[in-house]
Amino acid sequence: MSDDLMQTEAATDKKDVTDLLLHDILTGTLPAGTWLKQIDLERRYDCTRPEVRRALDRLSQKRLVQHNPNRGYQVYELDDQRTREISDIRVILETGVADRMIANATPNSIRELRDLAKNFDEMSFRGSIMEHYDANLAFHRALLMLSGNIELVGIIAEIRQRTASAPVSQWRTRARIEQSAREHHLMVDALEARDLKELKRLIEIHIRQAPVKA
Amino acid sequence: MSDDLMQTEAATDKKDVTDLLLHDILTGTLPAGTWLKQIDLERRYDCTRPEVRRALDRLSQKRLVQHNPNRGYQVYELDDQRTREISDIRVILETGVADRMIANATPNSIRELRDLAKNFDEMSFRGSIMEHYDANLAFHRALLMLSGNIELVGIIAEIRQRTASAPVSQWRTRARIEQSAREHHLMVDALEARDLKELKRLIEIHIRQAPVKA
DNA sequence: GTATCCAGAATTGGCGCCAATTTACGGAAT
DNA sequence: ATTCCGTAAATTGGCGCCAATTCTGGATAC
Repeated sequence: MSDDLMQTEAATDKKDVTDLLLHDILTGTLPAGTWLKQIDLERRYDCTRPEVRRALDRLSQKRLVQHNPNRGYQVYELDDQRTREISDIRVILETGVADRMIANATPNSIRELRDLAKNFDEMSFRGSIMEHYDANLAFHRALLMLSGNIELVGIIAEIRQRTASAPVSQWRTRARIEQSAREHHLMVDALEARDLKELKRLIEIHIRQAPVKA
Repeated sequence: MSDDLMQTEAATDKKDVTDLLLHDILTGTLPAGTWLKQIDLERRYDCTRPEVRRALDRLSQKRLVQHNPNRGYQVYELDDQRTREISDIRVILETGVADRMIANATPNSIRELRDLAKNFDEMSFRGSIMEHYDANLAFHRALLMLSGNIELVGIIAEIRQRTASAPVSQWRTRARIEQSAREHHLMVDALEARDLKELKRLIEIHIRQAPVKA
């Protein structure tokens, strides 16, 4: 039996508390600044005290929650400065491997990316916030996989989580979602056409969520 | 009383177990593959069981130790593939901000970097492995700080830890250390001369630990 | 002689208790 | 009326116990 299946199976029964808490932070159910009282989390996720504390410790290591000794944990709120910095890092990394993505792109992988982009489109109509998030993640994961650098995929996923809380709420606007969906398709187009410059441009625009020009 | 002073004060008395364990992994005192039995760590660092388990959990989150459920933790050993991937990421990131480093470099910061480079030189003669490591870290931290991206400094420090276990042992060769020391000075030279291309070239060479040409 | 199986020892990992610290509340003094 | 202080409630966080699982060693069967 594969690990993935095992996890999925366990997930239907009772998921890991860390993931549940992460989920609620990412979806904005627990907004930035919220105090995470251990007793509340214990009840909310129907788990024990040590489980709560482990989850809080892990997420504070990942800089998703802030730890105030003897006072408690609260959902980290990042300022514009940090948000911009993280976006810069993502732009450098993702445009930095754009050439490899083009080099490794096969007709098969391009078809797969189109499917994932379409899947994101559909989620725009009927799908929860988290399904959006997941569909978006799946697309970008597949795209980055083309770089051939597995570590990079993980690191960017990690980095993305640090800013996720803010953008996810921004996603609520339909216009922004549809814009993202269009950009996904444009990126696949550029990839297929092996247009490095255009691909880089699109990646940067997409990350910064800047309006597309031309 | 400042937090820094508090920490230093506490450190002389009894440092955080996570840092101690991290230290021993990074210096190679605990080689890759070593089984980290909780009872041993408990005695080694003169601490309690929960402290050990917290440290192991944190370091397994950082991918420095591998967790085998119900069997134990062992020091992660990474294959050449992953090592190369991580180096690639560092090259992309650090060369990607080279232009900003040049743009933000002031006579003051260049002088500071020279001091740090010289400090590393001295550590080559008389200094423990960890002092080398710290001096190297200090130099690179200061260099990266010039990018103006605080997040980047943190992320690269994090990424570097993932490969640290292997290179640190490689450092034992004096030739390699002296080579690194020379490269540090060359990087400062390139920075001062505002030679972007040369700076990028040096950064890549330094990260990949490839022999310097010309 | 070798393989298998079972029992004892050792190790991991979940859980709850209690002390230390902080916060909230109410009363008294100015 | 407001501020200060002391006490009580609430919250965090350290620590040890014990069950579940795995590993080890020896005895038995083939």
